Amino acid sequence: MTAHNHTEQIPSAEQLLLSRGVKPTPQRVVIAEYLLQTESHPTADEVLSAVAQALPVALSRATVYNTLNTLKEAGVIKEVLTEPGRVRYDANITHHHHFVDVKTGKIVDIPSDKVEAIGKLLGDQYKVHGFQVLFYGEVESG
Amino acid sequence: MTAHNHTEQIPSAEQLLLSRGVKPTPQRVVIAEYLLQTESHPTADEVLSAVAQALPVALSRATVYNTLNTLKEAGVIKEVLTEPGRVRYDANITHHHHFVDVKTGKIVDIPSDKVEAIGKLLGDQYKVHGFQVLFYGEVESG
DNA sequence: TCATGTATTTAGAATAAGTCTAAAGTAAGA
DNA sequence: TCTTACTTTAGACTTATTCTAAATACATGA
Repeated sequence: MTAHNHTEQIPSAEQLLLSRGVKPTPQRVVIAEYLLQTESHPTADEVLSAVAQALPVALSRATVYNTLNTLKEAGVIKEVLTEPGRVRYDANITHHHHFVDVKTGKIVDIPSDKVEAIGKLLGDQYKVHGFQVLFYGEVESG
Repeated sequence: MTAHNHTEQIPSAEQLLLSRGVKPTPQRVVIAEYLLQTESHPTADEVLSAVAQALPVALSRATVYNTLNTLKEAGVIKEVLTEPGRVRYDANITHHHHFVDVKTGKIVDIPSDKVEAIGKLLGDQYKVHGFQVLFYGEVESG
């Protein structure tokens, strides 16, 4: 599967993988391309069904999980935990937040600067039921 | 198992369940008591092993899950998602946030007012590697 | 007290997400 | 071409959770 640069603003998945030290195999490239182009925060299963038809050969479940873990470790994608029991993936690795629409289940990205003043309104477009800040870091013991 | 009010500041689990319309069976009371008294944000499995010895009879896994779901639906506890594949529970239902110590895996509560100015330091006690705001609500379609 | 109905608990089967394993495939270099 | 190292694969396995159907407990009315 050769690259056919259909859209200009999306960086080549191949380049991205190379720049992160990940060998751009066809499977990895197609999975990365899918994640870069979607805004749907898919699960591994959703990646599998979306990408399976784009590849000439069948794609195994194990490869999807292997690739997602490889891309995650290489910093190409991030995990998003919104619901119990499922992990979603996001190729937007800029510092941003997520807004879960409880009606539709859709997850949309919220740029970091939008929430600078937490507790204040996000804008008319969003009706916030609640939010949670999840910190990762270290506590000084003592 | 009769109540023996060993600590004053913790509200009686029995009262709490009754006030939320949950029938206070021995299993539910012991599970609620455990969650109210701990700060460890335990998983279902951790609840089971911690509580099993406190009950005169054996406690089944299904009852732990049933009870946790009942308590969650009644608003007595909340789910906390910090790692893929596991759900943790928190009986602190005030609006607060969580800080995951990546060294120890411990999750500590951060009161809401601490993070009013997101992006600024949480205080010397915490070394923040990153944080994520998780919103729940609705997007205006359009 | 006894029967009855309703809710709860239980053990274990079933499901779902993800990982592991061992074999087969692929590609590059000697 | 042969070797070596890595990747992909199918399917077995694990783990967390839910489901199911039977057993138990408990309250109420006769």
